Amino acid sequence: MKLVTRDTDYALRALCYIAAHKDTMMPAGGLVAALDIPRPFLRKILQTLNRNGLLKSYKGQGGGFMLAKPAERIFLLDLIKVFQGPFKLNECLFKREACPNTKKCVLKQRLDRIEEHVLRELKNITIASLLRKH
Amino acid sequence: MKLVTRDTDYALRALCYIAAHKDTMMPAGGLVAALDIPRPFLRKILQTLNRNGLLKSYKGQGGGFMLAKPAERIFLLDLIKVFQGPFKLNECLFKREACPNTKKCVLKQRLDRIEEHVLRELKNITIASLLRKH
DNA sequence: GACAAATGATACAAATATGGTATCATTTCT
DNA sequence: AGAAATGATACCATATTTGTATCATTTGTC
Repeated sequence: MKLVTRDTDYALRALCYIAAHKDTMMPAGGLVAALDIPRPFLRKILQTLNRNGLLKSYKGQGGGFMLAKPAERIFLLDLIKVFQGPFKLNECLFKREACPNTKKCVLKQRLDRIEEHVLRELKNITIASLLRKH
Repeated sequence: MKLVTRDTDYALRALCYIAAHKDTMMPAGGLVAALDIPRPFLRKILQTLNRNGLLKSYKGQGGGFMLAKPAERIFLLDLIKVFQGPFKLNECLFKREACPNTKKCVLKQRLDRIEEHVLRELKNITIASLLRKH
């Protein structure tokens, strides 16, 4: 029952670190050293972020990664979608046939409300907002 | 990213059905017929519910299950705890070492807030409340 | 042009969680 | 005694998560 899986978490850290070193080309090696994430796994994650338009990659010597858009416009929800699929808290109930006692409808309504709330909250979490210290 | 796994869902249905047939001894066979849940799996679930004080079981011929307490006092959150462990949306982040940029603290605060809200909502969902038709 | 340093693509693998089966023992009613 | 129920428990299949490994490609530097 994790809201955030490991790859999403790693991706989040990587993006935060890259954002904190804005204007610097960041190779995978730098992130491995700083964040202590297994290198091949991190590389795969960075490639995924690139493919999904969250990072821009530069090949060759002196290459690496930079944010593809401002840190204010990268949301935790984006990462969850990329690594964990569309956000559906109550997925398994949708697919199943109707229950006796109209349980399904009532329960679905309630879980939907919870889901909406979580989505609203997640939409407020950006890379930029995680960097602000206080 | 499921809030409710299959066994929790099955347990919920079983409890609803038993609650709807209050004062009737309900054997596993009756639930299998009514709810279309694989028998051995359901049996295991019922045993777990018994061990955790949500059902009372009666052995022998004419035996079966009945609610161990009023449907108003059985919460979805109880089932989630029994089948999915303690409710912790942001579990994986807790365990990990501090991140650079105080990311962890900020993120943890926010996920905690979301978690609290979800918990509050889940505490309002009882077996009884799912039975009410409207 | 050769070489080194970077990413791209992709296949494979280990560990864990989920969903489910199977079996035998025990209790209880008739 | 026998049938109908649950208790306990070991096992198994599948999917998901969390990685690893390998080779190809691009690009800057000497």
